[in-house]
Amino acid sequence: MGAKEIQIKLDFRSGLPIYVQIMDQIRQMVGSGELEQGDQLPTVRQLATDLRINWNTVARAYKLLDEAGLISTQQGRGTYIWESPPEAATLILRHEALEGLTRRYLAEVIRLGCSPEEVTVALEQQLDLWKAGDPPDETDQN
Amino acid sequence: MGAKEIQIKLDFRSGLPIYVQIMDQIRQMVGSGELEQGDQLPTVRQLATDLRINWNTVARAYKLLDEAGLISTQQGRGTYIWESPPEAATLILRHEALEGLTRRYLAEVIRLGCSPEEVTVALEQQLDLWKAGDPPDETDQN
DNA sequence: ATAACAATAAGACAATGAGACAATTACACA
DNA sequence: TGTGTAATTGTCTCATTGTCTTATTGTTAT
Repeated sequence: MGAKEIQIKLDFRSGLPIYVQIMDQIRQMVGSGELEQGDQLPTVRQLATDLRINWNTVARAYKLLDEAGLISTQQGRGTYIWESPPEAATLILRHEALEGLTRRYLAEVIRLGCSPEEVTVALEQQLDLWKAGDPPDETDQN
Repeated sequence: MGAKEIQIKLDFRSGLPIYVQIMDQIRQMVGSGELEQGDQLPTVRQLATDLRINWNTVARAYKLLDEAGLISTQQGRGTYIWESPPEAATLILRHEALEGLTRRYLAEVIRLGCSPEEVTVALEQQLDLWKAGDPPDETDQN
């Protein structure tokens, strides 16, 4: 019914487990406000067919997020974003989302064959631009 | 399931390592069009019993072909012929790709509302893991 | 001989898939 | 209003599949 349509992108070659990729991206959506408390997530079967994976893999991601307190999975009812206790929890959540993004970024970069030093240089370059007040390009070139 | 039945002939007296023979013949099948992108290869255990060898030897061949970009091995899912972008991957300079990934990473991070300092910390944390030899994997879901 | 190295094997392990199952909801019908 | 049946949804258990670490075997250089 009112399940929010969310967009999750999987990278089967990143080396990151699928369920971790799902967890990371849901955390990110909550952290950025794209998902709010009370929003219903797609059912495990729906999201699974969308992503062409087994729904048990989605179920695992949901279950772990549930145990982490981010969402509420209810057998027979569905899965919902859990009410977010203010401040402290959102800080933690944002931090987790940042970790997830970083993890994915590094996985992609490693696959590219870059060295840690190259990554450090590339990032500091653009970080400097950012600090100087020039926000990075927002265009998603996937 | 839909694993393509492929025919591989081993010559145990040729002096060529088994895993090299497997790699060569799969490469050849892809080159001749006998195997196309998306085709599922037999599992390491299936092909191994067919050839009467240890499945770790097949796994080795698959892993090397994966790193070479020819196939995609996915734990728990199987092994598939990977789309080979003959030009895209090689023409794009790694440096440009790195910059693009970094730009996208920072854009998403900004959407989360993180500060440059947070990003630096998060990245260096996982970079240290990387340098220490650990692949950037996650075991923190408590 | 023996040390060093590559190829292969063995086994534990993690990620994913498949199917039966239980809780909840929706709805027809009395 | 109540009830029974089917559909929906998450849970549980186990098999499948690739990964990793370590041991064994065979070859080669010293």
